[in-house]
Amino acid sequence: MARHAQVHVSTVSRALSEDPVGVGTETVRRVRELATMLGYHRDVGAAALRTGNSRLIGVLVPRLTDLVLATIYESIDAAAGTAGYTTVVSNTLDDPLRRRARLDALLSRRLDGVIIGDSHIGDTAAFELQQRGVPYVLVMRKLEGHLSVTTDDQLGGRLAAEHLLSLGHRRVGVIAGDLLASTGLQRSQGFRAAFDAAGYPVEDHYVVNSGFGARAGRIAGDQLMNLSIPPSAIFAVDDLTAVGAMGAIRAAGKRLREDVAIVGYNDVDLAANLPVPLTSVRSALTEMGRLSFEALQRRINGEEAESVLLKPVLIPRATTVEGWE
Amino acid sequence: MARHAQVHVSTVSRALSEDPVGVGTETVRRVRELATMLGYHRDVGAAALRTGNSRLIGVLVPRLTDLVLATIYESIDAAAGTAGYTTVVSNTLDDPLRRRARLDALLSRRLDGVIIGDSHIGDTAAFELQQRGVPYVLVMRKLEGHLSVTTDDQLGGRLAAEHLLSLGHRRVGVIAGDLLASTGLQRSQGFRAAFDAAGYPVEDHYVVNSGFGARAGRIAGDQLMNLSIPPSAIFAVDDLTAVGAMGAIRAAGKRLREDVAIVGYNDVDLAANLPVPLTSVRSALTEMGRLSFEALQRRINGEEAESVLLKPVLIPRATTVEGWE
DNA sequence: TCCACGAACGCAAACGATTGCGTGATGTGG
DNA sequence: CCACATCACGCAATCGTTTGCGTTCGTGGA
Repeated sequence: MARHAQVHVSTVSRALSEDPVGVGTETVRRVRELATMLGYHRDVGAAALRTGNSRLIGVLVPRLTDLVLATIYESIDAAAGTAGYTTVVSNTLDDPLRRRARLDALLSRRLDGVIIGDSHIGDTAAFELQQRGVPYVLVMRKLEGHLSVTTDDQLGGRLAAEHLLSLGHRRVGVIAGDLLASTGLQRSQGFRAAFDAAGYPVEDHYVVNSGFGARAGRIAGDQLMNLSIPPSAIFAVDDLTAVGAMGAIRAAGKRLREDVAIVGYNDVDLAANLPVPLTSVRSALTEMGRLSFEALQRRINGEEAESVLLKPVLIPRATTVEGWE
Repeated sequence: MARHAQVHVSTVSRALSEDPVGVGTETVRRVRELATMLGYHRDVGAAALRTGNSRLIGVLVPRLTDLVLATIYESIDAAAGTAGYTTVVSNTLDDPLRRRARLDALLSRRLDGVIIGDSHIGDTAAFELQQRGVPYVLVMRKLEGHLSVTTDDQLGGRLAAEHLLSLGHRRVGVIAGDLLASTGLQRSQGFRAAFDAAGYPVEDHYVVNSGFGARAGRIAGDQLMNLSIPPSAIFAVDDLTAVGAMGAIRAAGKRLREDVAIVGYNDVDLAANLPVPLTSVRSALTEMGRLSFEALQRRINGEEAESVLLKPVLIPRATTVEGWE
């Protein structure tokens, strides 16, 4: 490349940099033209070696086939892309061993920062990054003492509870997801606290812990429907889980809403387009992704960043409200 | 690191390589122990600079929030991970400009190969990689003259058609997805060909082209339901699109299966766990992902690789078959 | 006793970029 | 006409590895 342009490689480097200082305008033009002609790209990896920053950030998620995390990752990637960063994503399957292995693999690429979307209670990934001095941000799930961008899951649970209470439901079930994820825990805590406060505490056997996803929801829903007195409404801490539970309600011969109402969480695109549109608590997923990247970027640049707690909103639809269209 | 171990850096390099030749067994042990103690990782990027292969592969997908592509990507990443490769994924949103930009960004990381999951008719990405000498494989969507791992979409369409024909359906609708994607095109072609052969050709206005996803399915479904004589069955080339169409059927006051049957495609996890389980044509998504990586790996190693065409299977469920459980 | 041989390890170049510093050319003011 | 500032560019070190080759040393056989 330097040979073709008849100049020194340092000149090429300067000419191709976004602020070409110390190179004649004519030379800059000539070099850049030649670069596009030859289809030449600067090797980001080699530059990373020299400058010390790879412009690469890692993202840890439980799994990408979970629509919620995929949505967040998409917005992280979009924000990162426009800022000139490349993202590398890793499925950890919420498995500590896998997480360690994947994090090691990532770290050996010298990334500039990490966004953790699969934080678990008792998980050490965040501490390890802190200790190694790698900038990081938690997203979706929070952990005490670490920078995070999340929605207020307690409030979200309370919104769902108040909605069901206002519709007259007194005996309700909760599908709480994974207890080790702060999301499931806090959503169900917020929900139960509101029912407690209203004087209708949710009994423990009306709360079932499952994983996330449709299949888990179906199983948990079956369990609730098989209680001697089934609940008149169900709060599922995840939309896909709610869809599975809808199947359980139907399989039990009950009618949706009329016999058993149901509220989901996250308001994924699918919720509004279901045959029976699903009432859901909307958490600003794409906004969370964007904000988490911005927070990480500030950390990378050595600036201060504060945790963000977004406000969820309940979107009522046909699974709880009559005549909704 | 070399200083700590009191040996030369070349010795460290050799000791840490998976086949340590030319280094004493005792030295190897000592160096490796020290490495774990110090939390030292070899810099993959620097090694890439020296050896010329980055152990990095790129994956192009339309979008990760599409469950189908997320599933494929997950299995690609799993296969790549065990082979010591890291994957970088890019959402192209089926937009040519974005695709170009993302591909350029990827290429400047000097990746060892690319898996293209968003190939479009008339798309130049594959040709460009071919010309630049970057190993690549198409997955999910095929393109004439390029190495690909796909399922037989024509056959899949035919399976859906034969299923509906055997149930007595004669006037059917098709939701064909994106016409520029080979999947949507070939599935609907296979479907229509089978109805043609049976003597019940599908009229053009019973075929609607939409995008993919639930929202697009809802809109397309509404369109079919508003025909003067609505179809007695619908074939949607994608499960999520089918879910949207189920909403349209319900909104039109019709009953699922009894008034309008529906068949989806891909058999994603959700299909079996829907309130009304969805009949779907199963394409081996995870297998496709794995095989595409293996094909790419062969190409990277300079071996020969042949295109793979997997066989789909129809899974009958409640949206077409009475009394299914 | 001497030489050949192999094992273990050090030396240095190379990968492709970035960047502080030095140098030559050009222009300008006194 | 000279001194000096300015601009454009080359030089060389550097990042962390890998790898061919050379060197040292110990051992065994003739």
